[in-house]
Amino acid sequence: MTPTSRRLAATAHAPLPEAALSPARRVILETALRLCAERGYSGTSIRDIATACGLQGPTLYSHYPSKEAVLAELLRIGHDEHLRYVSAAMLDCEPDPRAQIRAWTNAHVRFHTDFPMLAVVTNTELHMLSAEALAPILSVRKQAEQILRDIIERGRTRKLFQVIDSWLSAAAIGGMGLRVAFWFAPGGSFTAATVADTYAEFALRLLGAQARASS
Amino acid sequence: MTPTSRRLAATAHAPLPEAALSPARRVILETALRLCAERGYSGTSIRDIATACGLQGPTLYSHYPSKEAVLAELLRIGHDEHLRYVSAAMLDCEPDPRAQIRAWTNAHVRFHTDFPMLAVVTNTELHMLSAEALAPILSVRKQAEQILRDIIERGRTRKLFQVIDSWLSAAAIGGMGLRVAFWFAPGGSFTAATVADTYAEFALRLLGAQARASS
DNA sequence: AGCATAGCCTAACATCCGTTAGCATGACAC
DNA sequence: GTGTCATGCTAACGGATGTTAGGCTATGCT
Repeated sequence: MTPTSRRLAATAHAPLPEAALSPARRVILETALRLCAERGYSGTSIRDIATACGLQGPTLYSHYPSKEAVLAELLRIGHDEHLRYVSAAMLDCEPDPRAQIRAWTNAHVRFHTDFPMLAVVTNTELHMLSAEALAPILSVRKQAEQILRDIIERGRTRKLFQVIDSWLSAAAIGGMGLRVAFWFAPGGSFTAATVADTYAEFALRLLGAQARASS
Repeated sequence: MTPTSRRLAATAHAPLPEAALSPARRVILETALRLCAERGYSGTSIRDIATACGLQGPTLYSHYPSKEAVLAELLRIGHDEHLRYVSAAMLDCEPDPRAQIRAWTNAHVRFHTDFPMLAVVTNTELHMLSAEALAPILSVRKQAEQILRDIIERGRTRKLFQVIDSWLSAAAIGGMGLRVAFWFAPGGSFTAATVADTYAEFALRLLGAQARASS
């Protein structure tokens, strides 16, 4: 009855990015993240999370008002960090759309290799949130997507890319990066840098980039 | 508390492929599929499935021995159908690796557009199965992956592709197709054929295919 | 007519769920 | 020393969970 297989290859390593969190909340979030990544949100009970923290079940309610609030904060941190990765990559990048595609994809993939658990939960349990909790998170998600689409459009109008379809290209680049979180494990066959660089090259090829931008 | 958003864009349309199933089992499986696609396996109870079929909860046990057995049959059908799509595409395809990549990717994507619910559940709830139920399903999954990797290797050795990395290429092609099931909806901006053909072209570009195979 | 069988039902079990209420403890400010 | 507050605890609530047991009814074969 208990699932015996794991949903991710990665084990716990820096499961959460640095964020302004009380120590107690950080422990709770990291524990909830680990359990939800393995069993899913519905399959993880408040008592599971608490006892894995060395607490009694109801004690968790002195830190979070509800189970949903725990998930909401996890997903918020995940999306914020993803947007931070992507935005930071844009900031120290030449204005060449080819370099920007490389930077965006590299940051996107690096987020999924650096925080595989967070990425898996973020993309698997989003629909468990109520509409009010979901809205601000979806807005963050759309910002990161919009950056990618803007780059593609700039590259297309400058005839640097031979784009088949902007929307489908963005979906494909995003989707292939997303999946990395499920199989990547540090210490495995590939380093995070290798995966990120390779996927960045995939993205350029997929867009029909004419020549390599500065490596 | 109840999730308000949907995990897929698609609504029910031919949720299950034709398979040798008693009518009662078919109704149960299709209902379970629809509910699990929206709420997840853990979030769907045996009584939810039964009452949505017009039955009482325990009645379902005269058709399936356990809740896990329902999920296991769904995932088996999903993986079988995916492999059937891919295998059939290989059969009426020229031996040119470029045409084969096109055919494989087209079939892969078409599976995800034709059965989005099945694809989502298949890829989201796999880890809920016990090891015994999981093993035969994983073996089917690996067969489809192996076909893709074999094509890539053949194209590489014949210098038709400029492959950066075989394994990562296969992971990227598979991953971008996987994600289609989450956003595709019939009647939306794209037809299934357009998405499948575009992704097939993406796959060829990603592999560095030298020239277009027969379209 | 008699009987098997398939399909459905209700009742019930033990356990788990998210959550609330109310109390104990220990650190720290005045 | 006394009050305050954060942080933990146990007990308990109403309801949902997967599953089992046992019985009813209608169809169809002999």
